[in-house]
Amino acid sequence: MEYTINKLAKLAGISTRTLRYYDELGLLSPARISSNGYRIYGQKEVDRLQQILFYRELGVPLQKIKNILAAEDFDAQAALESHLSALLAKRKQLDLLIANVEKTIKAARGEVIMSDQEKFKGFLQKLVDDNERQYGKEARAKYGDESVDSSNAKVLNMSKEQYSELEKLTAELNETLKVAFEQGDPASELAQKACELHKKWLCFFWNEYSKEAHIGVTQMYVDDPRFTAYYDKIAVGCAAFLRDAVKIYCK
Amino acid sequence: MEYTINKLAKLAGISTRTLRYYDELGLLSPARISSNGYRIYGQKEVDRLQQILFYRELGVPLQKIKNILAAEDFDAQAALESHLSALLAKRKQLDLLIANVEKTIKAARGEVIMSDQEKFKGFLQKLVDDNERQYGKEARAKYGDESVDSSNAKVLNMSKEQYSELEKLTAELNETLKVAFEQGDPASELAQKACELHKKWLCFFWNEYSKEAHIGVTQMYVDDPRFTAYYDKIAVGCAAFLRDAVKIYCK
DNA sequence: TTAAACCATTACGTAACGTCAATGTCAACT
DNA sequence: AGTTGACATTGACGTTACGTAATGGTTTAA
Repeated sequence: MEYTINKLAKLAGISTRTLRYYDELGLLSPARISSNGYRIYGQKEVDRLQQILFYRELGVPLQKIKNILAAEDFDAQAALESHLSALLAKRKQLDLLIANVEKTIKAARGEVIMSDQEKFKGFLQKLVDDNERQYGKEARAKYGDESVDSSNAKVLNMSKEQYSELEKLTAELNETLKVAFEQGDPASELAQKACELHKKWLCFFWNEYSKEAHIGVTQMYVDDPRFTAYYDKIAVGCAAFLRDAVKIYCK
Repeated sequence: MEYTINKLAKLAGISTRTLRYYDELGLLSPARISSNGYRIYGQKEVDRLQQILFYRELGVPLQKIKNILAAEDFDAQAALESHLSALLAKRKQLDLLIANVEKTIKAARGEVIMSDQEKFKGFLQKLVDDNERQYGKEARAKYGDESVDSSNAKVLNMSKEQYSELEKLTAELNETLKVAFEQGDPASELAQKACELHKKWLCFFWNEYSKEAHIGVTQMYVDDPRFTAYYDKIAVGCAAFLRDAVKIYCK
């Protein structure tokens, strides 16, 4: 079957400008030019255009598509398989976003509470996306640590970057708190700095910070044995020390 | 919680450039500017950004997003519901595309044969409804993608207030048209008033009105059995009558 | 205190087309 | 035979939504 530019455009649901542009780029040249100068596309071009649109749908730049299709070791069959898995991944992400909207609706009704982090779940994040695609399975096999990290980050609904920032902050908080505790004065400058770090740390999980809540949560550290155990691992009595320091900090 | 530009960008998975650009457009201004000139974003801005990204995900131009959010009768709840249905539609389309790839793989193996038409299934941003898909496609081909797409977006984001006004207008249009039709003269004052009401009615869906488009759409009422049926329910021959009246109205 | 990390503005660059404008070609009516 | 209207061509400039310096002030960590 042969197609003029308009026929092909309508078939594929794109504009004639797009086809001329693809010709200009050398991405999709017509099979031949008829005597009157019209572009005539054939079967091969139809199939190539389909390939191009698959890639375009996945956000691959046209120049890159050109390179991919031009590569001598290009395997159409393998490409299709990879399209398939990419599209399935895209659907997964879309499901995330749908869940996000559903939850946002509930949150607006006051039925649930949403963290700021959650609010941006499901939007395509370029960095994560790129990393995943570039390294894929190989990186995962190589770096065991990172896979643990990213799974943690997933639980907390954070990006890897955010998670590592949290880890850094946690370490700093613990260190500061330890030294301040050894000095023994909840009003000391260092203890107050620990409070500030703790506030920052809390803000990773909270949308709205308030002094009352800050005091409340540190009191809970003392009352709830699970939290007490965590903070007392730094030093016995540390949970109570933090509570006292925060009381001063929030005064 | 307050965020600097970098914090918010990381939270939302976008670039700081994007946030500055949105500020420049007046689409998302910071809550305040700190003494050192830094942009500071608050809770309200976080939520607004989420809204913006929902729209952006659906391909709505930033200027349009701005208008939508600025509309005094903007209904956040209704907008979320419309996001949801739009995303579900997108997932349906994605499923189509996935089916396309799967079939293409089979076709490459020689297991099935694919028509050229089938090869481009799933790429178009078609309407969800099966019935509407066919007519939507026709309208697209005839009157351009933009007017159809934007009319959909407009319908989806209509507030209850707007909707009831539309209903009222529809009733008035139908009544006027009916009486004018019974009088039989497309040039009559009443028929011309019907045209004006019809124009008003169209402007509920169109961003830009033109005489050509007005004539075009009434011609479509005659050509398209679905629309003909609708207008002929008022009175047989009514679709053609409206077209004739509009031709005079736009002259 | 000195580097690193962030912030600002200004301004030019870009991808993937959209949108004229000017002109040529072709099939179909009148 | 002439006109109309749909469709084709090649420029060439416009647009959207940012990316990417360049240049310089500010805050934080070592």
